[in-house]
Order: sequence, then structure tokens, then C-alpha cells
Amino acid sequence: MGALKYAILGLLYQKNMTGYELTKEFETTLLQSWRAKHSQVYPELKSLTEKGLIQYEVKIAGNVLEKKEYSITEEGKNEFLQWAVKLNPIKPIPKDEFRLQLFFSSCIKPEERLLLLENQFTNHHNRLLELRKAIKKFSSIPPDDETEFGDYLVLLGAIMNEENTCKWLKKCITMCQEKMGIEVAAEN
Amino acid sequence: MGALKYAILGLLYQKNMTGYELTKEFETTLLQSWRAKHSQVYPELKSLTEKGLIQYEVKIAGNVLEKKEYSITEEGKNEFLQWAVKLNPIKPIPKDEFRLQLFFSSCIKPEERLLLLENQFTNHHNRLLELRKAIKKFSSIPPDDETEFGDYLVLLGAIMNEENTCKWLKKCITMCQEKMGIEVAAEN
DNA sequence: TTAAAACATGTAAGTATTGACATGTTTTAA
DNA sequence: TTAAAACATGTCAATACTTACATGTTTTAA
Repeated sequence: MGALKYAILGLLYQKNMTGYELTKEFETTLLQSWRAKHSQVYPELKSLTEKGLIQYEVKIAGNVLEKKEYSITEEGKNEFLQWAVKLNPIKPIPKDEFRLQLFFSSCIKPEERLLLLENQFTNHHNRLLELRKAIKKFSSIPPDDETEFGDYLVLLGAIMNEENTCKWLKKCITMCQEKMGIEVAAEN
Repeated sequence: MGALKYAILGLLYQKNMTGYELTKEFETTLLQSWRAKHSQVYPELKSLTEKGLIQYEVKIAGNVLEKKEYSITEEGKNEFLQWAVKLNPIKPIPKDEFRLQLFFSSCIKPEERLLLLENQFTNHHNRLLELRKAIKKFSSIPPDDETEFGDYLVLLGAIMNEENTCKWLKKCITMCQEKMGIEVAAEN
């Protein structure tokens, strides 16, 4: 997709960072929009350095440990800002193994379908609680010129998304139970 | 992710098909849960045949055109049904380039952020209208033992998802406009 | 003081996926 | 009749991504 490049440029646009710190951002703040493991981050940093979009300075931590502190170059800023305003078409609905399972669920017993749905509901509901906890760091809506504003909007979207997913799963569960009730009734 | 395998097995569990027909299913019925291009489908069919999970029969269409009609084997059915009932943990929130753009949007002008949001809203709203058109093929909720039931539940989820995305984007637009209104007011 | 956790940076092999290349047949509608 | 659209099957190169391998330092808490 090529967005990893812009995720890194964007983070370095905000603040100088090491590869380790960038990786941590992907595990925390950026979790709701983009992710990357350190094994993808380090090669990308190398490539962006070769392209002249970022640069680094070696810093010594403790006695010997070498850290590379990366910063964005003027060229990097230009490329990032160009991407930041670009109007893109929407992406196809993301692949989802659970939805695939549900699509084919007429092959399994109704009780097993119900188990699948209830398992998903529990997990999504737990994630919803986590996200609601996470948004508490904002005591009010941040000003629109602060970096926190984007963070807030994305987090809000993630919460609304989980709420909606829970609502859908509950609806599916209810529909399945009704169908199963009808069958049981028909047997009697 | 390895789910392509089960998508193909699932489709062949329902009905014998050629690679071309399978590819079309990914472009239509399976669009809301999984996708694959023909360049991925043909090699996967070859691999599944070698593993003994599916088999094919060559059919002649017209005068010379050779079609391979694939069917699922007993071994394939077993593997598919095992997957079909497996409880999986939920996947991380999918990567989304627009959300990444929004996350970093304090770097751009408020008017440009508004353009990004409005562009997304228009596109998602159009997709919503398409999905609502698609669900009309069901005059009522299909019985839970028909293949259409899974299709219905997934389509319902896709619609609710787009509705929610539109709601979130509208909310973001309103919040941005309010912030911009305050700034304009502060200038006077 | 010492062990575990966190910090720090890389590489390598394998899988998944996309987009382009490559080729030909059959059907449909102008 | 003829051109376009749909049918039909493949390969190849490049990118994206994950998991595991590989190694070492510094900090923290028991």
C-alpha cells in the first residue's frame, strides 16, 4: 500500500525519533490507523534515508549503546505534505475471516453458528471497553490545530465502529435465536 | 492469512465451479468478506488439487475451449468443516490510509481537512446506496439452513458498517466546522 | 546482586497479494 | 459480418507483511 512510508514521515514530522520509538508508536497511538513491526520499520528507515527523505544522528545511551535518532528532511516534509492533502478513493471493504465463516455458516449447526457469534461479541465488547478507557485521556475535544485532534477523531471512529459491530452481532444473535425457536416450536 | 483456501473450499462445498466462476464469486457475493484476483485463484486451485482437497474434470465448451470444473473431495470437506466451527480471536483494527491521513491532519489547513472528510463521506454514502440496493434481492430474511442466510447476515453487517462510517464522518465534519467557526469568530 | 523487563537494531525466509504480461475462444449485439 | 464484451487459464515480477532468528545493553525491582 505504501502508506508505511507516510506513517513514518508523519511521526518524524511531529518529533525526532529512533526506530524503536517509531515501532512503539505503531503499537500505541497509531494502532487504530496503521501498524508495522520493527522488522518492517528498520528496513523502511534505511530506504527512506537512501531517498533523502529522512536522516539520522547517532546518539550514545549509557556507556556504549548506539541509538539512531531520525529526523525528517525538507524533501521529506514536502512529500509528506503532498500526501497529506491528497483525495483518495475509498478502499474495498477489508477482508475478514469471521465474516467469511459467517457467510458459509449454513454448513454448520445453528448452535455452532451461535457460538461463533457470541465469541465475536465478547471479544469486540472487550475491545470497546479498552477503547473507551483510552479516550478518557482527552478531558475535552482538543483544539483542531493540535496533533491530538487527529488522534481524537480516529479514536472516536474506532469506538463508534466497535459499538456498531457489537450492535450487528447482537442483532445476528437475536435473529439466529428466533429462527432456532421457530424450529423447536415446529418440532412440537 | 490463509483464508483464501477456505473461501475456495466453501464455494466448492456449495457447488462445482471453474476458476473463472470462483473469481467472479469473489467480485460479487464474497465482496463483503474476502477477495482474490484470478492471478491468486488459479495457483491456489493448483495447490489445493495437489493436496487432494479438490479435484477437477475437463469440460469442452463450444468447439475447443477447455474448462476445468473443480469439485471438493471428502478430505476437502473435512478440512473445511473443521475451519468452519473454529473460534478465532478478533483481528486487529484494519489498516486504513484515510484514518492515517486524518490522524496527521493537524499538519494541513482546516479547510483541507474538511475536503478530505467530505470526499470520504460522498464515497461511503454512495457505497451505502449500492449495498442497500444489493440487499433488496432478499424479499424477507432467508431460513437459517439456506446458504442465503449467511450472505444476508454479512450484507446486513456491511450496510450497518457503512451507515456508521457515514455517521462518524458527519460528526467529524460538524466538529471541524464548529472549531473553524470559533476561529473565525475569534478573529473578529 | 542479580534476574527480568525494557531498550535497541538488525536480517532472513516464507507467505500473501497485486498488477502486468500473455494467449486464446465464444457469445452477443450493432 | 464483425467488433466488442465476456469467457477462460495461466505466469511473472514486485511489493507488503509476518515470524523467527540473532545479538547485545540498560534499567528496574526483588
